[in-house]
Amino acid sequence: MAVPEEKNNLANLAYAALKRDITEGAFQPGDKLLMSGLKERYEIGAGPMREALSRLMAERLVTAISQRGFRVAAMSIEELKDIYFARAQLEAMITVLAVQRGGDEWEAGVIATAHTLSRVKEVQNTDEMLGVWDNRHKAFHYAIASGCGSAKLMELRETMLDQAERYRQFWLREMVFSGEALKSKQEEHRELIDVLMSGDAQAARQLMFEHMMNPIPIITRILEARGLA
Amino acid sequence: MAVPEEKNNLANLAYAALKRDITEGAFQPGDKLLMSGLKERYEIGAGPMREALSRLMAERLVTAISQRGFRVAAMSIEELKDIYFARAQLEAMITVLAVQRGGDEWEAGVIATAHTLSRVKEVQNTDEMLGVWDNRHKAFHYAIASGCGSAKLMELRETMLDQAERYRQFWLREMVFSGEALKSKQEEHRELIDVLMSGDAQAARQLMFEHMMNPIPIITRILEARGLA
DNA sequence: TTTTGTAAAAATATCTACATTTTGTAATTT
DNA sequence: AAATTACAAAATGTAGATATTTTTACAAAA
Repeated sequence: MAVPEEKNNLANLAYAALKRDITEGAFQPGDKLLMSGLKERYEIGAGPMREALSRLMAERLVTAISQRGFRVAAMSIEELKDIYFARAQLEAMITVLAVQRGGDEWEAGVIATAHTLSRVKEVQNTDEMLGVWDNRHKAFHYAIASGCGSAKLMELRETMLDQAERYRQFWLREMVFSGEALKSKQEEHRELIDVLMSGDAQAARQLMFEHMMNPIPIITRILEARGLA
Repeated sequence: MAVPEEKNNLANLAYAALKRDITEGAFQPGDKLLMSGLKERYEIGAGPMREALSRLMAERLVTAISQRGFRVAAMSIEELKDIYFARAQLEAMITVLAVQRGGDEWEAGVIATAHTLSRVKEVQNTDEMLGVWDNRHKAFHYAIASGCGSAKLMELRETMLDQAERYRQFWLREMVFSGEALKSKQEEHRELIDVLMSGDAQAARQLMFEHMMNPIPIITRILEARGLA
């Protein structure tokens, strides 16, 4: 899923840690990322730290202005809509390919990950369950997409997933806290599987697109409540 | 088209210079990028140089193994096919959106850039003409795609363009050296415009997909001749 | 008083030079 | 030949020097 040869060197570690801190909200959108603060937080020199920031810049999670340092990339409702739309289009396109090209083992993978997802225990320790559900949900969609047979398309998909991640976090909490919303998602997933197995690529395309667009209103509401208009 | 706030600092300059050197073939695929050599070539310290390399790594033009330095990303026929396929799918998808959403000024932009492209003077100074033709060709396709109305999709498109660039260079030379191939391309472009203006999104999709896939056999032949199988 | 301008000071970003760690190579031993 | 060791080359990291931007303090003008 991720790049494999990422061994340990300070720049890589800082990259991973900062990426997590940004997507999980430890740093807020627009926050200035002071070199001095980062050095202390990640116990690292300025050189490797800059490397990490450079990579996150290429991934659009961090912005930079020359001689004026780095910031956490801003979030906005406009960007939310654009990212989700682009992602939905991409995922729908990939889904068509997967239906057309996916063989028996693809089908098996989809069914298997769907099953695993459906078996996430109903609310106990909310935060832990949230993590488990999210991982399995991602695995399910990954299994579907992987049928497209294109490593580059899978990379593009990963790119968009990364960029959506901060917005997705909001949706995720909403989802898991509301048993009803979760039930509704599960229903969507069932329908999705039916269409995928039916082999009707265009129907699958349409349904996947809608599935991916659904979270937008929910997240918009949350962002508005937080004044991130 | 590119990121605007890229002012001058050594890392940015080295990034741009190395990127150009890689896409234009001054460094060959698989070449080891020795720190000492790079420092000398770009007159820069190791720190900023690593920053540039980090960013190119995120863009897949450079690969790295921890503690063992950097290399120019390899090229292969397999990757060529994957990149061109993914690009064609993406561009076809974007074209559908552009036809559906593009307004009068989009149409005007397409017509205008097509006209400019058609007026490139027939072979004189080959190398200069090559550059002019390429720029105008890119502008033409950019004009088409821009009708999709999604900044993120345009970004993904740019990503794929960057990754295809080294392969595209081969095709470009072949194209411009052969007046016949160039004529054929011009004919394709005319057809493309007709379909775009007709508003038939699905037909446009199909034609754009084929247009984007066409170079694959040509480039494959060149790569095979160079033993990059 | 408020605004505007200016210069010094502080904070910050950026770069280089050198130190450290790791890897690659080749000679030497088993 | 295989393993080991010693040495050279290269990558990585840190600390401090340099350059740039931001803030502050203060004064002049409105």
